[in-house]
Amino acid sequence: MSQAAEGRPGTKARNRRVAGADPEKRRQILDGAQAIFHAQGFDAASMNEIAAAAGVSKGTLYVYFEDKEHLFVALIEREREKHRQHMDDALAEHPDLSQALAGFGVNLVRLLTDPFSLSAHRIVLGVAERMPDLGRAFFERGPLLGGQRLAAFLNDRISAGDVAIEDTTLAAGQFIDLCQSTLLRPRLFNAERRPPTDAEITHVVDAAVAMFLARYARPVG
Amino acid sequence: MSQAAEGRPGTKARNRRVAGADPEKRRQILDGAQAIFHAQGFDAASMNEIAAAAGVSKGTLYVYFEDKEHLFVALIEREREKHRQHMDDALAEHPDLSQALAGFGVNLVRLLTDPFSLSAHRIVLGVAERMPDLGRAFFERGPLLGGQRLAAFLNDRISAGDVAIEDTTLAAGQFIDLCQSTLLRPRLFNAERRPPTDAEITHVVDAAVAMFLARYARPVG
Amino acid sequence: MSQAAEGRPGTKARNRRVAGADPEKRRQILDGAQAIFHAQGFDAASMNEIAAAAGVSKGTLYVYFEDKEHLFVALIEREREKHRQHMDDALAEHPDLSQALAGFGVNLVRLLTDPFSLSAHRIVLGVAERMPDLGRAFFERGPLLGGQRLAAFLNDRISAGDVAIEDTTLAAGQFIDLCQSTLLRPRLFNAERRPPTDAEITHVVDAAVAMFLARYARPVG
Amino acid sequence: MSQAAEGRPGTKARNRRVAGADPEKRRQILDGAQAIFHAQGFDAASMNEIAAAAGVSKGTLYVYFEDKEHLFVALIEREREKHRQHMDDALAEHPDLSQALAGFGVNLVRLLTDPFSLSAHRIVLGVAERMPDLGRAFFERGPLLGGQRLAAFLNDRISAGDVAIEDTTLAAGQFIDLCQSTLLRPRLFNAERRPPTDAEITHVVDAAVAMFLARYARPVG
DNA sequence: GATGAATGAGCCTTCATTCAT
DNA sequence: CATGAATGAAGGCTCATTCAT
Repeated sequence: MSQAAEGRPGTKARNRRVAGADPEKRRQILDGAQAIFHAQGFDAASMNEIAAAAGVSKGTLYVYFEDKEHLFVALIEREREKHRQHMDDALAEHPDLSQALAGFGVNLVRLLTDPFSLSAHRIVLGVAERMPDLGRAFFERGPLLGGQRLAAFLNDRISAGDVAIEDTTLAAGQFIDLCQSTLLRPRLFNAERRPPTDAEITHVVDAAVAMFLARYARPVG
Repeated sequence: MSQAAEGRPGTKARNRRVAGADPEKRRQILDGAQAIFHAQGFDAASMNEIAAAAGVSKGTLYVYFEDKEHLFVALIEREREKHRQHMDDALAEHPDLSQALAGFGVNLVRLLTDPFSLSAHRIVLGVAERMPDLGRAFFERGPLLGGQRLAAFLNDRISAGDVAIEDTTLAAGQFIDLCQSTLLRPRLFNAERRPPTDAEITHVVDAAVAMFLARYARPVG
Repeated sequence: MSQAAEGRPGTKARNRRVAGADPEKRRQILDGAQAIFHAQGFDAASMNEIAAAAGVSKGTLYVYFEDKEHLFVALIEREREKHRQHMDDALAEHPDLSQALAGFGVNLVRLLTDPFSLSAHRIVLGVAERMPDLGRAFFERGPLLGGQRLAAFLNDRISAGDVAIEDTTLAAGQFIDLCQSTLLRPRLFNAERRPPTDAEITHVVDAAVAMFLARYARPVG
Repeated sequence: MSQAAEGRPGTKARNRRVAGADPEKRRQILDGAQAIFHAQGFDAASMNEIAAAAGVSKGTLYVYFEDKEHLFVALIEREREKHRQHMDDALAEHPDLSQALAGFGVNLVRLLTDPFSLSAHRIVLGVAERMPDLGRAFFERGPLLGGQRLAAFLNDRISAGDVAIEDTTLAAGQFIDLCQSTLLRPRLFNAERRPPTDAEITHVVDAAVAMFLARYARPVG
């Protein structure tokens, strides 16, 4: 019987029971945690609220996650995962350098100014003093990784003769920061709640590309 | 009324006192609050610890500050005040454009990567969701103001014919972000605890100036 | 009723089963419960741990035992049963009075200072306030019964003219307590973890016999 | 004003305030703790109930005692203190050996069969597995100490030529245990709730003295 | 019958805030 | 005004017990 069920597509996938292994319920809990953590921050969020938001009992939270901190870390990991998938291949699309950079920049800004992303940043930064490992992990697998990818892309373009850059790590960081200028900071501080319009994003990213190329583009001819 | 009281004989000598008006004790409390808030973050800091660190009683805290949040806001304001004084005149010192920018940049990076500053940033960002007013105030009187000053400086230089810039607000933001590239973010996330060396700062700021001028410097002609 | 069910065809083969009737599994559960209760005490022992130690699921525990308390009582009963079997015939072995008493005493002390026995005592005493029935049952079927047997034995010896005792119940109690002097109490309080050596036991029991006979032995002649 | 109050006898003694130092409130809390711990045992007693029984808030409990365990230990210490005072000088009163022993025995039995004492014994034994230090402390400062005092007394009487004893430690233990025979155990197990009558106590203690002297008294001659 | 995920009451403890002294 | 003992709501977490599978 269970053999038949196993193979059937569309069947609810909870054949084998393992402690805290129902992925559906796990997702449900993370959804509730997301709602509460993002609205309240780490400390102000209570496990009670999270359980209510997730539609499970408090005890169930502890079946799926060791404690509040582990739940929070799992949530952050899930959100980063989404981001990574979103950013992949942003650079490879356009053969033209300025278009590739612009595409990358627009993608990046959209990502970073997304309310969830902003909120996650705020929370991680808020606990970074007490939970340095989380801060480091978030940084290394997020911003640092993004910078490394862009740096690798720039190295390719150096080889291709498109640009002349000595410190590609710095150059990548520069471009990334330029793309966010005037857009990210006010939102991170919650001084501006409205996401940037496409026009605003384009304006800033175009300016970033222009500046970047003014400095690093190899003179043609 | 308080004037009348003043003259009355037999009154205790310290009659003109207003609630929480002893500036020395106020400073003392803020010093204690700084130590605890920076070490623990907003939520994890307890009023008990702060009172102990300040060497006053818990009750006294509430004479000088309405509640924990107001105490925290007052602390942040005091720290911002220090920063402002530090940044003033950084731009006016050098008549030479690139030197003025470099001086501003170095000052800025030193300021932002100072452990206290990093810690204040983290805490404010951590509570920005729940305390948007604090986030906004911190942004407006800090980063935004800094940008506006640099923008004003750039406008002067436009008039002087040194640079050609259309959007000075954006340009100021760009320069500020370029100065921090690769230096601020790892420290904000606590992935790097060591403050940047002078050489590192110079390297990044020089690159920022170079890029900025490559884009905006008016060709001497 | 269960007879009718028995004959019905198509019924699952294991129909005569009554709730919690598999004696093997029952033993298995009690073994696990023994390990956990003795190591942790009644309150600190968790049904989870017991289920794990027994190698059954938590639900199964409740098939065999109504609740935690009933499980504990069943465990205590089982352990008492072992003791009873051990003590039986200890008195009948030796025709000589002092040898019979000494044999009984040594047996008794060995039994009472056994780690399991000590632990069971502690737990039962610890819950005796809340569970008076358990305390009473443990006492009546344990220490009281032992005393009664010894008293009966003494009555026989009175008839035989070996001893002269007015209050045999008291005399039996006295002998039992003398045998434990300085040996049981420190172990019950966990102030001494090492079981008494044979020499220690013999020393105390011999002293008990000597004292007992000094008081009650009929002068020969 | 406070000067006057200070000197006056009968004034409530709370002049200086120290954290958790109001002895009146401390006593009040211990009284509440006694009521609840003795009725429920250590684990089943809740800090909530204790606070209610003591007529203070839950928080106040933690001003006076670090945690549940420390509160419990303090309670046990207080009760032991009462006992010690009660037992002191019990031996010194009578110059006659058998009267001294009988007085000691009666005192001892009254003490040990007091409901509070029984309850304290039960609780300490109940947690002795998990809190061996408490068990050891209770034993050493209680039963062990009592035995040592009696042993010292017996040594005096050996010197005086009243008794001939080789192992006074054992002899002291024997006498103590004889005094409790048939009286303590049923009450410890809660199988008998009625305290022993004076007649019962005298009966058992007299029998203990008789047995003790039959064994150890030096033949007059 | 056996399983173990789910429940939710309840536990110990903390802490911002108040208020009698 | 300064003090710090007292408050009590709320927090994170555990665990005996139930019940759908």
